[in-house]
Amino acid sequence: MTQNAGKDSGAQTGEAMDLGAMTGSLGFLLRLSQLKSFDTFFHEMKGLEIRPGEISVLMLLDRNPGIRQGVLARALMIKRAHMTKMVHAMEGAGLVCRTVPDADRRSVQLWLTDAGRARLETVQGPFLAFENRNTSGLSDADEAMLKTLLRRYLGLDRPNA
Amino acid sequence: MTQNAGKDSGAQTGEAMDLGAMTGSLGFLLRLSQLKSFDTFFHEMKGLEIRPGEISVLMLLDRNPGIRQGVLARALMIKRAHMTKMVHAMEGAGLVCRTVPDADRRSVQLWLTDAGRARLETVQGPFLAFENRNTSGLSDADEAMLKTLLRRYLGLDRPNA
DNA sequence: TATTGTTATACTCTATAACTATA
DNA sequence: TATAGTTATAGAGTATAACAATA
Repeated sequence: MTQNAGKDSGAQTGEAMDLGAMTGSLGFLLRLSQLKSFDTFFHEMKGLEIRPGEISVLMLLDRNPGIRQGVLARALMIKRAHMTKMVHAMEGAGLVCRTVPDADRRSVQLWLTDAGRARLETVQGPFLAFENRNTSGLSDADEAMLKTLLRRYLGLDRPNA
Repeated sequence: MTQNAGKDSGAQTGEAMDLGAMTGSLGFLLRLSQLKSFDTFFHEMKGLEIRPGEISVLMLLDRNPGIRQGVLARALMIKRAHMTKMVHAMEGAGLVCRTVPDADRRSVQLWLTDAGRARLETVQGPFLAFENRNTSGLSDADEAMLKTLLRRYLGLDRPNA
């Protein structure tokens, strides 16, 4: 429709915006925070051609060689169907290989290839440096507290995962 | 490839998983936390057929009648091109209307229609009730602290937005 | 019967660039 | 020249369900 407004009643044309009750919504705050952190990631890791998902898979497979595909999917909270595509893409890129264990021949175990480990080498240093740089704009104490609370929210506090 | 593994070297077939350095990554924690919070949202708001994005637009337009489309897009950290599609969809559903102000005829102002306000009425109560229910599993103090730190991270602390 | 991974489909979200109309 | 919004296109991500192999 896009009608033309002769009057200009109640309109605020500036940049300011009243977020109202949304500033009290944990989901809303997490959504915006995640978008901001990914923006920062892409800005700081620019040139390495790496995505957050790929780097976490590389680091997790390095730490957990032979992990089953479904366990990895659950840990990253992504669907099995999507994990299949992700893993196949990384296998196509020569970064991971897949084996079927005799113990349960339905499942698939994942391992880094030499190329996968080399890729991790290339990427892990800059990533950990970026993480240590504290690009959040928070004080060190606030950032540490924020991470602690997020781990607690996720149930990663205890020695489980 | 999917080779068969005769041996079973180093493999852990259980559920446990070592997240290693990823538990120190703010982006990783925010990503998982956001996924978890959306899962909770869909579980708690099931039956209302509402999505997080739609509810925030409804509430923001209610608070900021006549806001310009681009300002809303920036506040929600989504691209203008995507905002166009979102707004057109909501206009097609009769929830919002768009006007072109004389002051700047390039821009578009957004308003809730009566149907949009009715939709908000239907949805806002359950949503605010859900928000007040504290479904995070954190203590009230921890949840409040978490929200405070996220607002600080987003720069929503100060009386700006 | 239940589970693991796969395939197929569709829909949402995102990224990019070219385009228009206005400023 | 720059900006606001639009359009078109392509690529990720996601949800769902049906399926085969295995448990």
